Amino acid sequence: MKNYRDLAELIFPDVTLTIEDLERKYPPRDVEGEVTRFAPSPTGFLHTGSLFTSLVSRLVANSSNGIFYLRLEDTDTKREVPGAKETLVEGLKTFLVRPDEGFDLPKEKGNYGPYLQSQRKDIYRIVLKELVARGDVYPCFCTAEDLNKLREFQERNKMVPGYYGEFAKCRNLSVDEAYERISKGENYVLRFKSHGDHENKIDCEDLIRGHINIAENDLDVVVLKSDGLPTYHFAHVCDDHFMRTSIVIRGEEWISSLPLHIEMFKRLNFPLVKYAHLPLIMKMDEGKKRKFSKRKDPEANVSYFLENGYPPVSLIVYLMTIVNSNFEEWLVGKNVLDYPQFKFSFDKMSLDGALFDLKKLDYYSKEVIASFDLETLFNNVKEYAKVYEETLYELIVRDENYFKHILNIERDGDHPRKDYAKYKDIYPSIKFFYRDLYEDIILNSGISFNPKFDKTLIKTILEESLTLLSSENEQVWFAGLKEIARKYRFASDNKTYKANPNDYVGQVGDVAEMIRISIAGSRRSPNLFTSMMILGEKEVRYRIKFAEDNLL
RNA sequence: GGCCCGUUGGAGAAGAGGCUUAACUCAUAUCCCUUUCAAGGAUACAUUCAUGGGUUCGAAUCCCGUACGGGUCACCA
Repeated sequence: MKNYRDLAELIFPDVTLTIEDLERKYPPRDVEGEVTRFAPSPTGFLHTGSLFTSLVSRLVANSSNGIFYLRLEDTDTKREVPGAKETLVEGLKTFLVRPDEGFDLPKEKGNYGPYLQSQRKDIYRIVLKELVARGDVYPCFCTAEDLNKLREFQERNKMVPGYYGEFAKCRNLSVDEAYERISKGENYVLRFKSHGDHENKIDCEDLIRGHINIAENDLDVVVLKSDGLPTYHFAHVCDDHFMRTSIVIRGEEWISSLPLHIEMFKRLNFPLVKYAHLPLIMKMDEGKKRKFSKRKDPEANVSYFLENGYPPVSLIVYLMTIVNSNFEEWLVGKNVLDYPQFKFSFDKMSLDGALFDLKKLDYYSKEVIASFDLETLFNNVKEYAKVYEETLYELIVRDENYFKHILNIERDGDHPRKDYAKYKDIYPSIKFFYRDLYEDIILNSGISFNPKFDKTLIKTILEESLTLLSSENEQVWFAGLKEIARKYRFASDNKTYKANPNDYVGQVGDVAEMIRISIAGSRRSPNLFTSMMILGEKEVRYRIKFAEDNLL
């Protein structure tokens, strides 16, 4: 007659340490604040929703003077994507959600590691050995086919599907039989023997939702897969206990497995962690709300924002507006870049998933970009262009100083220009500053002068405006332009023109437009005078001539 | 389908029984400013809080039912 102890020895012959040893090795932390963590699985890019979760975790640690760490849950070898670990680590860094400890490259840091689950096998095995010896975990020999049959049967008979109670065949196997089958080399997994009753409701506490009433867990879930790696549920309990997490912050989709986790904590005699289940970020799709999808929504991948040239801070600031409902009110009158000073609180968090609002992101991103000083902006744009927009990068490196001047148009003063929500917006609006591109615009964009005005008149005015080029400032220049306007019977402002349109051929705006079209090849442009100053007198003369030759 | 969570304007939301003629932010619209554009300023935009019923002198706020939306039911996390 074999007993549980024998079974544990058979399964884990090499394991000599005990849970007590682990408790000693990973003692409770000496921190005053909360210990939070971000625990993604390396199955691809950094998801916008995950960034949201990690942001909250970071905020909670910050506001309590605690610790935020990164743990990688790489127990699903089938779904693991090469390079995903790096992407995740990099992603967190570029989006300014820096972990204090945990998985990192080239080397992890912290005393509660390893921070890669696949390297924590020994820990799981120690805990499991003890659980097997106690009879709390048992080997299950059911095949995928057995399980499918079971499920079909349960569905056919309208029963709750799953491996539980009378359906948990292997839970009642005698130790001798289990011992023998394992000895023979049969495949098996380890299941947790639940003591729960589905009819019983338990009260779960959630930091955001308060009390949640759910049925007790009665499923004998798999804790160790046949490949020797733990499932999420078991790894979560072990890791968050021995890594001494104080608040588990994760997506709402985990609420339904809360009773399971609570049962495991209890049976292991680990003090229960606090939980905060975050609402999911949603997306409107054909009139319906749905969870952000990797496949359908490009913006579900944070790289979307990088590729389009949103400064990472912009996304963070936008996510902050979802994080706490009072954030925006708090921000009024402050600079967006002061966002880290905001005090996070769980009870200011909404309970249902927010729709991702690109327009609002754009709004905040304009604010962010306008708040950067020129040097920062320039470096960011250059870095962005280098990776994502070759054509722009080429322009920048032609003459960095020249590009800086362009970038800096109307950024000073009380009302800085806010025309860029993302760096991708820059190229189309500034390319005319470059001669080759300018010529291409004039020749091929289909731009033309207002046909309302006589060609010789346009030419005369253009020529005459050249005399203004030496104006010392915009006021002088514009006064001069008004002079010219008046001379050719244009009203000096729109109001006078509108009052008596028949007395004039047009108004100054029309005159300015002639120049604007000539030098920018467009009816819209940044400040005309500044643009001309940047281009330089020689270039302006060249362009006026070029426009005359090609557009008149 | 079972179970859980949720439901205040186009969007994020404030609101915890009378202070709400429902705050604030984005979007949208109109106007003002203006040499174009961007920005800025002003105004408008929920007679009503998914819905039906209760409790109460009084409810967006408390209770119950219904509808709708989301999540979850794996050897995936």
